[in-house]
Order: sequence, then structure tokens, then C-alpha cells
Amino acid sequence: MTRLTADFYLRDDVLTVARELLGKVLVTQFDGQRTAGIITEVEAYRAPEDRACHAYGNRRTPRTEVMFRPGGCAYIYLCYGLHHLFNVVTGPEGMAHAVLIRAIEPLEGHALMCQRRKYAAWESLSNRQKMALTTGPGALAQALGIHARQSGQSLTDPASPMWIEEQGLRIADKDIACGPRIGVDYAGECAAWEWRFWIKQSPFVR
DNA sequence: CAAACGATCGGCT
DNA sequence: GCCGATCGTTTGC
Repeated sequence: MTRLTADFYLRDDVLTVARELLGKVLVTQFDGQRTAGIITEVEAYRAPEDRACHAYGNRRTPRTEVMFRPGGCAYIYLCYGLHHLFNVVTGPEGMAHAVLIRAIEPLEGHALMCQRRKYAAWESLSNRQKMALTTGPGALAQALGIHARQSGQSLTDPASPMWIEEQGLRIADKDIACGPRIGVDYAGECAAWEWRFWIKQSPFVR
């Protein structure tokens, strides 16, 4: 396995990093139990000018503080009181950029992912249920055992239990679609920016 | 200190 | 398609 290193995340163009994350593999390994999936859908958030970004205007709060760290750590927060949303912090220190991971295609640890999501055994699921298991940011975080208290966790430290790795899957530009981000209607003109990217032919996208 | 509000999901119609 | 669940974070009084 080749864990992505700090130089991947430290680049200052979060839109490029977001597109390049498609096809990479998000992994968690807690208590020796490995679960992983291919990233199929992402969204970019970019302070200070992006009103949809929690750190809009470079506003620092206890929650958003980790977004200002050097790229390569997780920003995880609770949404709607029940969903833990996983983001990757990117850019150099002081630049609050992040990529929200919105969907993955299950690759390893199907049984544990089903268990965490309170689904029946993977083999017994309908195609629709298989898709729902890890499609949507709250769903994939639950499947991977991700929790907001892990916010700030390094993705590059060799000892860290969560990381992103390269497994040789390359997504060509022509296979990437883009559109406005989901659920950011409050963000004025920023709501129209096409900063959501997904793998065109993947069924693991909404 | 109180209250409003989400970068959502799943179940039901 | 619509609606209710549910709680940490933020902001304003």
C-alpha cells in the first residue's frame, strides 16, 4: 500500500486535489479491522472567499481550527445532529481548504461496514442497498467507523488509523463530471460554483 | 444562557 | 417526493 504523503495534500489548489482524490482509496483501520473504499464523489471548500466553507472569511472557531492546519489531516464534524462528515484538509498552513468525501465504492471490510450501518450481510443485499451502504457523506463515515472526535487526526503519520492510498486506479478527465455542491443554497453566488466532482460512470454517486 | 440552524438519511406515502 | 429525527456549534441577548 502506498499511503498518500504530505506533499499531495499541501498543494494550494484544492480543486485539483479534489479531482485527484477520485479513484484513490480511503482506509480506516481501528483495532486491526480494515475497511476501505474507492472515492467516487467529492466536494471542494475554500476559505476565505467561499461562503459555503465553514471557515468563510478565515473565521476561526474551535471547530474550524483544524482547517487552518497544514494539509493532510481530517476535518470531521457533526451535521444535522446525527451525521459525521469526513473532510480532508488541504493546502499550506493557514489556508483553510478542505475536500468533503461524499461517496465511496466498498473495497474491503464489507462485513464490518454492513455491521456498522446495521445492514444485513453484504451478499444478501439488493443492488440498491449495496449502493446506499456508502453513498452519501454521512453513510460512508458511518460505514468506516469515523466519528467527529477524530477530527484533526493525521492522514500521513504512519501510525495513524485513517489514511488515503493510491492503488493505481487513474480517472481520466473525460470520466469526471462536475456540478454545484449539495445543500449549500444559503451560500449566495457560491452555491452555483461547480465544485462537486464525481466519477461519471460510477453507480456509487447520487 | 438560550435558541436557531445545518456540507443528511431513511422511512413512509 | 416529503418529512421527522437529533445535537454540537455558533451567535446574539
